[in-house]
Amino acid sequence: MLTNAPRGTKDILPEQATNWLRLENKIRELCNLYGYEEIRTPTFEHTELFLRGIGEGTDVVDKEMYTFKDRGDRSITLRPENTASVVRAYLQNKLYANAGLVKLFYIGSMFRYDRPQAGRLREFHQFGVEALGEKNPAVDAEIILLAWEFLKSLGLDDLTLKINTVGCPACRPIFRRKLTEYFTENADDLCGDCRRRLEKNPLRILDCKVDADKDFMDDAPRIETCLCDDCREHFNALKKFLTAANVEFTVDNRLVRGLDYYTKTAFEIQFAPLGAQSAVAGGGRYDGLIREIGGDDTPAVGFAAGMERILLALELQNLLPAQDKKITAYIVAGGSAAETYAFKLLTDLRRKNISAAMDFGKKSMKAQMKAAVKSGAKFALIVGEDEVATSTVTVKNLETSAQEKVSVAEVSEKIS
RNA sequence: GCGGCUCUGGUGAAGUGGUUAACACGUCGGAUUGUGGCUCCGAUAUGCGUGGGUUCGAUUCCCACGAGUCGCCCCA
Repeated sequence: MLTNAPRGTKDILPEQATNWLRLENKIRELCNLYGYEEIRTPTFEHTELFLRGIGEGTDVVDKEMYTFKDRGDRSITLRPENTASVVRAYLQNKLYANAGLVKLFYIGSMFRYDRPQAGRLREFHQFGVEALGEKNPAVDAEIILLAWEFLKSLGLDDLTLKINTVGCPACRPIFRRKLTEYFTENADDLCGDCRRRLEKNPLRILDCKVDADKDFMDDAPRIETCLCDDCREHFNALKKFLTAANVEFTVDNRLVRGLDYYTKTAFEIQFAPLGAQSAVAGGGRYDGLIREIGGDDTPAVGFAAGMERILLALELQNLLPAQDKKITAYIVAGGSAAETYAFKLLTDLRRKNISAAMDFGKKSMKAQMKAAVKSGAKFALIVGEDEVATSTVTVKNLETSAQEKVSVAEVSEKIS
């Protein structure tokens, strides 16, 4: 217990950490390329923000939030996602004041109390992108492109991009009503979950795997028939942009996002080999959220991508490079008489920006030589009584086995 | 939150109701004189996820809990 991390959390060990760093660097590089700037928001927020932002009735809010009272009796929640926080920060810091379109990205850990399985953790990491202040569908396309090109650039294949439109406050209610009517007629044939969804979220029924093959599904109302002109045009324009950018996508009118704030565009990128948790990135437009949180009516689009899942996918495809932790020099000290001498050498090398290491365990020289090899060092710098007496160092090239004795002053040149 | 499966050392694992829990890798040490990669020798779980129970006796049987994993749900 004491030596176990809490359920659904993971240590990122040095070996993995370099992969994370590489991934994070690529994210920053790419976001830069697209003109997005990094924002870092608090790990926790007032619970109210998520209640309003994500919406009560959603799974995330109803059963997955880490919520607690702080010592001042405030209700605090560990962020289950970052969009609401970004919007909050946008409003609080009046980021809308300077530019029409505010383009932000973030990297950070999120928390959801869910049952862990491969690709699903209670603390997990997302990076995401948000573009606030523009309703042009070109921005939707830019966001989707960013996500798509990013995953592609990592070397991932077998990716599928699904897009859909979920309407807006003007037309979604109509669609919703039609769905409710239609499925109520077929309620007897629905699975238990869907009968419950009938009231809460009839859109989700479309996405049900249990009922997917039932006959009445084919004739279920379709969102296309209900869209208002604005939404229809928006969706058509988006498709046009994506086609122009030469991105393959499929329209999946069963794609529904789980969070309340989405309007119009919804999309998801899947990497099938991951199994059950195959969604690697997902997002869409949320034109109503900013107003919901207390700002002016402001259109916005964004997405979030799961970093563990990306790393998992990369691992599955053997796209994670082997570790190379090479250092230049490993100092081998013969006897305690040489230790101080060796330590000084170690420090001097580092001050000259040469990576160096030595064994502090006072082992035999043989053992130290083994350690030198294991460290991946190119040179072993051997110092014993002779070297101390003559102010020299024996430099041994571990690849060629050639060795020579040089004065301390020359060591750094010899090995750089 | 629901269901299935799993849980032996640093790792991969074998194994049994009852004397020292295989084997391999790894790690550490050694093979005379200050030096590696090969070879050889030796060491390395008083312990079999945790806690109960059954039993003369359990790592092996039962139960609970925990963690992992797969699927559902949901999502990144």
